[in-house]
Amino acid sequence: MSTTPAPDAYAEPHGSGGGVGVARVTLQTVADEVGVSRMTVSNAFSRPDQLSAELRERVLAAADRLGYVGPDPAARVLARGTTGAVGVLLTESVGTAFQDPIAAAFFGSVAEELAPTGLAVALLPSTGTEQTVPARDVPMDGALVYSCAGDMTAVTWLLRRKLPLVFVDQPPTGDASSVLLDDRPGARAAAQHLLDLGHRRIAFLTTAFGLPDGVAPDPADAGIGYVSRERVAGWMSALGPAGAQVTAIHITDNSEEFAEAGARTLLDLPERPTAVLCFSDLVAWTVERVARERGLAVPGDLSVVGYDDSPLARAAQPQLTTVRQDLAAKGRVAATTLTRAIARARGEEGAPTGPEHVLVPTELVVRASTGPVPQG
Amino acid sequence: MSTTPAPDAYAEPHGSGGGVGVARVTLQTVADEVGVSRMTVSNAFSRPDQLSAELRERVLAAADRLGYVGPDPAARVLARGTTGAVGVLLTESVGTAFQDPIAAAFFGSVAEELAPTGLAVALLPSTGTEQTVPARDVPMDGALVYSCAGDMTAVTWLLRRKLPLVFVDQPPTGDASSVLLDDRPGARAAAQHLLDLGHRRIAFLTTAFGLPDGVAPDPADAGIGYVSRERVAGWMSALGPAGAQVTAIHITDNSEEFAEAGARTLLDLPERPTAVLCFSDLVAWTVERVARERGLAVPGDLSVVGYDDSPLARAAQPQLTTVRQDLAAKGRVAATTLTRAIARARGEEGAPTGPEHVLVPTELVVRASTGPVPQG
DNA sequence: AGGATCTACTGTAGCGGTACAGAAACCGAG
DNA sequence: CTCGGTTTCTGTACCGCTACAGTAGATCCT
Repeated sequence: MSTTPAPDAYAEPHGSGGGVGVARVTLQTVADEVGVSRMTVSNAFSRPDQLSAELRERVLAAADRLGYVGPDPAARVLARGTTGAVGVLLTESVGTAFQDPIAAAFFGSVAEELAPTGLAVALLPSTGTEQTVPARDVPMDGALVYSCAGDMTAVTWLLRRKLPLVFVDQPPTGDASSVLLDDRPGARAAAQHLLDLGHRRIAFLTTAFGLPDGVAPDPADAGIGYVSRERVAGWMSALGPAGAQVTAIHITDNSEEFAEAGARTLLDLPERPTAVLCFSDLVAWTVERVARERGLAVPGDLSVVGYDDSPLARAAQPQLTTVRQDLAAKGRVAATTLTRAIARARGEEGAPTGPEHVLVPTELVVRASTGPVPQG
Repeated sequence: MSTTPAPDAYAEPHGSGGGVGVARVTLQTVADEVGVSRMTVSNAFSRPDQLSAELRERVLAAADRLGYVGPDPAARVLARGTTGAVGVLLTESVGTAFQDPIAAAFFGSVAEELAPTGLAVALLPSTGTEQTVPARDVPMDGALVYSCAGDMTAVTWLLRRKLPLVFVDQPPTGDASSVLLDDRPGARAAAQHLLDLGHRRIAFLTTAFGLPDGVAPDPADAGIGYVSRERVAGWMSALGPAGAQVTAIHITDNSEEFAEAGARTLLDLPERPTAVLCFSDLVAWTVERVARERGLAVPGDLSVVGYDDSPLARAAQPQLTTVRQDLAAKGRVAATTLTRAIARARGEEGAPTGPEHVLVPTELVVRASTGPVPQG
C-alpha cells in the first residue's frame, strides 16, 4: 500500500487550467449520485409535490453533499420563458435620478411592492456600450419607463421586444399602460389658493416645457416636458380666467443651481411678482433662501408654493405650501400595473384585456410659505 | 387570377390559439428567409467581423422585415455564460433603503459607474416568496452586498452560488472583496474637535452596535452594527484617553422618529452633556430641532456633530459640523471593485489575483453647529 | 374481478442561442 | 501550378433546465 502513488497524482491528467475547470455540478450530476432521472432532481427543487417527501430529502441531501446550489437561473429562465425580473428604464443619468428624492422614493416603493412577488428590479441605464444595450440585452418580463425625456432609443428597444411596458409620468406609446400624476387639479388648486389670498402678479418657476425654437417636435419625443406642461396647464386653468398677470421663468433643470439663477431673475423683475408657483419643492426651497438673502420676508413680501410635498417641504423655513403627490401610492400602482400587464401578455386569467391608464391624485397642502398679498 | 382564393384564407390552417401563438421568430426563421445558416445570422448580430458587409446587410434587412429584434437575451445568457447584470442586495426593506439619501446616492453612483460597461444593476430584495428568492434565482455575474445587517440568508445564497461578491459597509465573508468607509479617523477627528473646544461632558446618539443582552453573537451576523461600532470606536479613541465623561444613548433605527426620542432622552439627562456626537446628519438635525424647541441654543448651549455630510448638513440651521464621506467615490470604487472581482472569476488577464479591500476616506467638516463649551 | 383514478417517477423534445472546428473559395507569392 | 494564408460561411455539439406526455404500480369503487 505504501508504495502505491497517491491517487491525486493521477487526477486531472491534463492539468487543464490549473484546477479552474472543475466540471460543473448540474442536475445530472445529482441525478447520477442518487440514481434517479434528471427530471426527478429538477422536481425536487422546483415542484416538491411531484415526488415523495422521502425521495426529495435524499435528493436534496445529495445535492448539498455535491455542493449543488439549485437549478441554474440562466438555464431556468430559458426553459421556463420567464425571468423573474422587471426593468426600470431611467433618465440618461442614473446618478441624477437617484439624487432626486422624489425619484428615489418612487423606486423604493416600486421595489417594495414587487418584492413579495419575487420579482427583482433591474435598473437599465439608457446608455450602454456599443456592444451592450441594457434595454435590448437584459432578460426581463416587463419594464417601467420612468420619465425618460429625450432619449427614446432605449424605449424603442423595449417596444420592439414587445415587452409589457408601463410608462410613468410620461404619456404611453402603443398599447403600453401608464401611471400618470393627476397634476392639473393639484396645480389648479395651488393657483386658486394664491388668487384667494389676493395675489394677481404671479410667476412660474419651472423647467422648460416646450422644445427649443426651430426644432420640429418629434413624435417619439412626446414625453419631453410632459410633467411641466401639465403643471403649467393646471396653474393657468385658474390664473387665466382670473386675468392674473403671469410671468414664466424657465429653468434648465430641476436642480438647486438652476433654481437659484431662476430665483434671482425672478426677484430682479422690475415689477416683482407677489407670489411664485414652483415646479418642485427644491425650487421653492431655493426661492425662500434667495429671498431671505435679499431681506425679503416669506410670505410677507413673497408667497411661495412648492410641488411634491417632499421632506424638504417640511424642512424649509417657513414650511412650504405645496402640492402633495403620494409617491408610495404611485410606486405601488406602477408595480401592480406592471404585473397586470405581464399577466395580460401571458394570457393569464383575470388579467386586464387592454392597457390600463391610472391617474394618481394630487392634493394642495397649505403651510406657512403663502399669505395674503402685501398691501400697496 | 380573380378566382384564386385569397392566400390568407389558407394561412394558419389550424388556427391555433386564436392568433396568440404566432410562431416565434428566431434566428432560424431569419436564416431560412435569407437562405444562410443560423450561425451566419447569429454572427450578423453579434460578431459583424465574421461575415461580409454585404451579406450582413441582407441578413439585418430580412430580420427587420420579419420583426426579429435580435438574439433572445435569455438564450444568449445561457449560451454565453454571462448575464450582463450584477445584483445589489439590500436591507430587508428596499423602500427604507431608498428613503435614505445616503444609500440612494450610493446606488446612483454605482449604477452610473456601471452604465458604460453595459452592466445593469438588479435590486435584490432580501426577502422573496416561498417560490422565488431573488438572491438565488436571478441570473447575475456578481453582486454588491450593501450593509445587510441581520438577514444573512440572502447573503448565504449568494455565497453558495460562488458569485463574485463585494461587501460594502460590512466586513466581508470568505474571499469576497470589500469597500469600507474608513470611519475611525473621521470619527476621531470629530471627537477631538469637541475636546479642542473644551467639551468634557459628551454624549453619543447612535444606533445599537451590540446585540441584545443574552444573545450569543452569531458569526454569520458579523455585519450587524459594524458601522456604528466603527464610529463609536473612532470617537472613543479620542475621548477615552482624554478622560471625557461619556454617555451613550442608543436609538433603534436611524430614523427621525427614533432620533427624536433619543434627543429628548439626551436633553432630559440630569447633568446635560455640552456636546453630542450623532450617528448621522439626520440624527444631528433632529437634535438641533428638539434643542430649539426647548429654547436651547446650538452651539451656545449644546454643540452638535453629524455624520455623512449629506445635503441635510447644509440645510440644517445652524449648518452642521459633520464627518464627510465621499459617496460618489464610494459608489465608483464599489463598482470597479465588483467588475474586477468578476474579471478575476473569469480568469481574465490583468485581473486581481485575490479579493481586494478598499477603504474610503472620511474627513471632518467644521461648520456652525459646534462651538466652545458654555461657561459654568 | 375489472376498469377508473391516483401517485411517483421517467424520457423525450425542446427553450434560442453561441463556441469552435472545419470546409470551400479566393489570393498573392514562389 | 502549387502552397500557405485569408476570408467567409457552415455543422455540430453543447449551455442546463423544464414541459409534457407517458408508464407502471397501487388504490378504489361496484
